Order: sequence, then C-alpha cells, then structure tokens
Amino acid sequence: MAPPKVLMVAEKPSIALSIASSISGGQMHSRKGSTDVHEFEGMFIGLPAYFKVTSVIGHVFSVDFPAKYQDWSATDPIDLFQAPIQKTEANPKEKIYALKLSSVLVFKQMMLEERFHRARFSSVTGKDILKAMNCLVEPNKCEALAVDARQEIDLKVGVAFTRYQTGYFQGKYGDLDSRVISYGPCQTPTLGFCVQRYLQITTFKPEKFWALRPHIMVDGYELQLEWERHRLFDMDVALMFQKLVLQDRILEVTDMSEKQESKGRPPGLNTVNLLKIASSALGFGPQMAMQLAERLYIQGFISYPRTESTAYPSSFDFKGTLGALANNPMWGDYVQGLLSDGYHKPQSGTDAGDHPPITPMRSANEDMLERDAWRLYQYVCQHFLGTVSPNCKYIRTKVEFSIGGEFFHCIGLHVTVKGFTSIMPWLAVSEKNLPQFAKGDKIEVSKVELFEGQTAPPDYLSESELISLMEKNGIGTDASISAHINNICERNYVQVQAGRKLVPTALGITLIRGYQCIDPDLCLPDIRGFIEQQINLVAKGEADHSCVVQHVLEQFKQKYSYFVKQIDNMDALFEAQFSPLADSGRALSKCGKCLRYMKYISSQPSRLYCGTCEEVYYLPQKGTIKLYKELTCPLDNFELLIFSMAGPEGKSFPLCPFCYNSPPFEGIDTLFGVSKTGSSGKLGKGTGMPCFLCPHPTCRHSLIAQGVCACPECNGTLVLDPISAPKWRLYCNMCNCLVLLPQGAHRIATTRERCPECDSTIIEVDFNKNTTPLEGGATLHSGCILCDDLLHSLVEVKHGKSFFKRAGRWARARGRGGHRGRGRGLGKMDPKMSFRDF
DNA sequence: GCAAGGTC
Repeated sequence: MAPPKVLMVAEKPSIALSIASSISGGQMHSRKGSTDVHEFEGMFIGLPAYFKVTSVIGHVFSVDFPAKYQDWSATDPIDLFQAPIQKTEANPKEKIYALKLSSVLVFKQMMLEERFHRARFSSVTGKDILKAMNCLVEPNKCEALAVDARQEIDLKVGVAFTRYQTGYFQGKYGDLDSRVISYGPCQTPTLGFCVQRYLQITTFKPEKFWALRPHIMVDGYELQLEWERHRLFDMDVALMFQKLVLQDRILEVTDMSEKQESKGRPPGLNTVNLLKIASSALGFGPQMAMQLAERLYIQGFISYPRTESTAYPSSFDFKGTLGALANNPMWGDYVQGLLSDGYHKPQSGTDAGDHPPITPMRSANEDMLERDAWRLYQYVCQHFLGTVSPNCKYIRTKVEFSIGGEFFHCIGLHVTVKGFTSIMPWLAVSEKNLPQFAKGDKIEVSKVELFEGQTAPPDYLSESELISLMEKNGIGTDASISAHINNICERNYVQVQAGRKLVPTALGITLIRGYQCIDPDLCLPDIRGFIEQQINLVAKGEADHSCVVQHVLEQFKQKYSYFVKQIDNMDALFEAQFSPLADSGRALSKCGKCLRYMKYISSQPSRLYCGTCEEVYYLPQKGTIKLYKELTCPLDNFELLIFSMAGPEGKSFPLCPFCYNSPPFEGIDTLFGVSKTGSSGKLGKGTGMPCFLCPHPTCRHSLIAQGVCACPECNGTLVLDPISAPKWRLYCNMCNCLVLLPQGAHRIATTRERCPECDSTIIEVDFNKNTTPLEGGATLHSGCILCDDLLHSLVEVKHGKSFFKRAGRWARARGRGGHRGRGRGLGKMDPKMSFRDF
C-alpha cells in the first residue's frame, strides 16, 4: 500500500520552505509555481508518509460589498452598516484559492482517511517546527472568525465614513484637493498623532528661564558647573542667587562619587526597529526600507525581514552567522575578535512566535550591492554584531560643589569597555575628562554666568517617532504600519519633509480638528484598541462572532449618525480654512444657461463652477483642459472644451461640460471610462459623455461627424483627433488603438461623404506643398483611408498608452449594447478584415 | 473612488 499522503499549507512561501526543509532535513524536491510545492518522503505521526508542502500568499480572502452597494451616489452610507458582505479572492491573479482548493480536493480523493491538523509552532525554526509536528492541534475556528470580524468591521466603518465625508466636502471648496477624503480606524489615529504634535507646536508658549553657571579654572582648563536647581523661571530670584554666589566667590568640593555604569547591547532586530532606524538614520521611508530588505532577503544576504521578534531562538547558530562574516573586509577583524574572545549571549528580547530576528546570512561588500541596499545591509550586520558584543561600560564621576548656600556639580565619563559601541559607534558614550578634585578643595570661581534661555516647542513628529507611537498604541501591525503612513501622505493629509518629519497639511489638520470637536473618539488611538479587544473575545472563543460584530457596528453606526448630524461644526472649520468655490478658479468657458463665464477649479477633482447658476460640472481628470475655439454645443449652448490626456500619446477630444455631466441621448449605455449604472442615473465624478460618444446627427464634433471607421481592435469607432496637427491621427473612442494619418499635412478633416465600398467616412487631406505625395505638386486629396490606395499607404496602426486601462471590459460592455451610436453602417464590416494589410 | 491586513 502506498504511504499516506500529507498536504501542508503554510501562510506564506518562506514558511513552507522552512517547514519542508526542517521535516525533510533538506532532502526535498521543489516544484516552482504560483506558490512552490516541496515534496519528500518522511515520517508523519510515527509512520512513513509522502509530504507535499506548499503555502498561500497572505490572506486568501478579502471582503467587499455586493455590486448593489458599490454606487456611491445610490447608496446612503448608513445602510452599509447592515449591508451584506461578500468574500472575494484577495489576490485573484495568484489563483491561490482555486489552486489550493483543487489540490486539497485531489488530496482528499487520494487519502483513505481525511483529517485536518494544525501545526502550531512558536518560532520558524527547525526545532520548533519538529516539536509542533509531534503535537498537532485542531484548526481553531474562533481565530478564523476573529479575522472575519475584523474585516467586516473595518470595511463597514471605513467605507461609510469615507463615502459620507468625501461626498459632503467634495466640490464644496475650490482649493481643497478632495478626490477622496478617507477615514479609517488606523489611518485616522495615525494622522491624529501627526496633528497632535503640530498643535503642540503651534500652541506652544515659549517661556524664558535663567540658570546659574559658575566657571572655574583648573590646571589651565575652564570648567562649567551645572546648577542643582537646573533652571528658574523667575529672573529676580535667579539674580538673587547669582548675587549670593558672587559674594561667596569660593567653591568647596563637598562630595565626589564614582559609579560603574553600563549601556546595554541591543536585542535582536525586528521589522519595526529596522524601519525606525531606516527612517531616522538612513533617510529611507518604510516602503523603501522594506523593498530593500526584501531584495537583500531574496539575494540571500539577510534573513527573513518581516518579524516581530527581538529574541533569538535558543537554537540560533551564532557561530555560523559570525563565521559567515569572518572574512568581511569591513567587520572581519571585529568578528574574529568575537569568535576568539567569545561572543556574548544576546539580551532576551521578546519572542512573538514568528521568524527569528533579522540577521545577516552571508557576507557582502560595498561593491556587491547598490548604495542604498548596502547601507541597509551594513546596518543589519552592525546591529547583529552589536547584539553579541559586550555591553559598553563606563565610570561616571560626579563632583559636587557648594558656594553661597547653592549646590553645583560636574559629571565626568570614562569609558572602560567600548563593547558593542565600537561596532555601533553612533551609540558610543562620549568621554568627558575631569581634573583631579579632592573633598574639601576650595576653588575660586572665575565667572558666574547667568544664562538666559527659552523653552522651545518640540519638532514635527518624525516618521520614526510615529512608528513608535503606532506600535505602542496597537495601530496597524508591523506589516501594515508603513501602508498607513503612506496612506495619509497620498491622501494629502501630511507631507514628509526634510529629515523625514511629518508635517500635516491644512486638510489633515482641519479633519482632525473637526473630529475633535464632534467626537474625539473618532481620531483617538483607542478606537483601534476597542476593535481589537472586541475581536480578541471572538478569537478566544469568549464571545459569539456575530454578536460581537453586531455590537461593534451598532456603536459605530451611532457615532456615524451623530457625526452626520454635527457635520456643520466640522464644515465651519473647513470654511475658515478653504475658499468657497465662487472665490477660486479662473474663468474658462461660458455657461449655456446664463451665458456668463464659469470658473475652472484645477484642484482635484477638477471641475467647472457656474457662480450664477450655482452649478458644478465635473470634467475628465488627469489631463489638461482648454477652451475649444469658442465653439458651442448645439444642444445646450455651452462652450466646448478640449481635454488632452497626459503623456506624449495622450489623445485630445472635445466635450460639452453640460452633456458630459448629463448625457442628452437615451441609449448611451457606456460612458467615458466606465459603464453607466442604470439604476441611479447619476454620474461618477470624472465619468461622462465627451463628444466622441455623442450620436448627434449634425453637430460637427459628434461621433457621427468625426467618426471615420470601425476600430480594428474592438467594437469602438476610430475618431479624428481634432487638434493633433501636424501629427494627425485617429484614436478609438473605446480602446487604446491609435492610427497615424499622413504626417505634416496642413489640414485633415472628415467630410459628410461615405466610401461606397466600405461605408467609412471620406476624409479630406490638405498636404504640405513641400512634402505632398500628389503628382504635380497638388495638395488637396479626398478618399477613404481603407480603400484609397494612396491614403492607405500613408496610415499606420499603433497602440497608444493607457487610453483605457481596461479596454477589454469596455469593448464587451459596448458589444452587449449592439452597434448603437456607431454611425450609419460603420459597424457592418468586419473591422479586422478591413485592416488586414497592416 | 472607499478599510485593514496579509504577502508579493
């Protein structure tokens, strides 16, 4: 009988590899794939078995709302609290779910008796993995339910608040960048920390203080003494003490003490501490630091870089790790010293039960790595060597003096053992020599300075300080901290300035001040703690999953209702900070209703605002917009605009601001950039009907007038780009297909005529007289770009970049709608056939 | 377009 089969699925590929290596003793066969599979024969519960070890990649499932709730304008955010949720594949591209499901099924069929176990190890080390295999436990459903609970709560709370406040403030103020004004139980308290520091700085009231600083001359050196009172905030009192001291003039040494002190070596390096050092000492942001670390890990220079543990496992091979660095040109001598004199057992640290601390795995020198990677690697090495080095020891001498009834002192520091500070020199204790004193010595003061100083506010919060605060308050995890910081930067709530200091923006400050005046809980770190604590009850099996979720959501729903009710208070702060629409923007084009100029507001989302009609017209985003020759839309009299998408191959197209926001014709089921959702009939911002989708029969800018022929790539229509001269071109109104027309022509225009053979629009080309291909120097030529031999030889199909990200989906959406809007008969021919010669 | 948390 074939040996029983054992399938093991780890949480990530690195752990699958560790498990397989440990159980098989390195004797396994590894198959590459979306996730690697390691196969080998071994022993399972005392019996021979055939193992397959693979992994998922992070969470298999994410959650989201069903389609019905995806339309922002059709859903009241308060309904989201009770909305159903769907599990979706977290990484559909990786096909993890499908692959694992099928392999589990295959395994089930192969196994005579199916059983599920969980190997729960306390660290990713061979010893602990083997130990776990010998005491397998049941999978813990409570822990899985706790993960579900967190996903549901985070989704509903975050999305409800985000949609509400975005909808409320978007488009209300001209100089407010408000594409999305997000809220989240992690990102908002993170922002809160930055703003709290900002408020400390701005509300700081400096105070003057005074300190007595007697100076003495000993052996030709001047020494300044420190006052036991440190400093006083009353000048008259300080002056009085100065007078007393000056009257006495003689200092007496009252006491001398020597103390052996020690500065401890660091514990092992975990991810959070790596990120803090990377930010404060190397100037790398957390994302950059993790990318570098990831690369160093893949190249085998350092161990797995995502860990919370600072304690080394008892089985850690210090000798081997030191040995790997023994010949390093940078630290070789130091390492050999440690190996011969005996390295020290590291400080205990904390064991989070995951990977061991981050350590070097093999030696590298400066030339083998890129500059930044080298600097990070260097730190990992120095830190590791620091952890196994002796502590730094020094003697602290304190000499105490009295004069005029006041007491002063000076401190001397003498390092006896440099220890780990010789490999981490920035942590060194600086030597401070004192002259010889003896108790009872009497010394004349040379000068008694009355130092005047001022208390100063703290600096902006550094990224490194923020990471510490987040860690301390349980905001985010080692894996997500950097994502939250990145988030508040991208949302334009804070900016990273020199020295990686986080400076909140007007938007960030106003938001936090708003929460503070409506419901401070919303931006306090405890909000995360509350959620985590509730979820913990589920994980430990002490409370029912759905009861906890309902309870937490009910609380947040009440907070949400109160927030909505009180939003005016927040808005008052916005009003004070940002300019109302009417005051911002520049006059761009005329409104078709009142015939006055509307203002263009360039901050996101860019839009037009008619001050007379008090109407906002959204525009396509991420490009430039200008007036189109003062032409007007025949339907509504609004002046037309030309929008040019960013980039060298960015298309340009005309649009009417009114039609763009309120498509005038029935049957336009797809809009620029997205399908129009039937139920609500409202437009997403930045989504609408440009002229190239307009079926107006006579307007010269419509699809009918500017459409030339069917797109060879999709169901769309190729349209003349009206301002592409002299690089004339057609672009598809649906996909990113691009067709270059005769270059350098003076003018190219569509005509009202159709090709008798293929029904394409006849175009008229006015060639440049110097480069005209026509005989006898003629410049004017009309024809069909498909059937006219001359024109056909002068056009070229190209693919523009990023016209639409998802051209395929777009084309399908149009396909369902038939050939509507494609002009008279343009859709009849087989588009691929018509471009067969290209 | 929206959260957070996994990992790549």
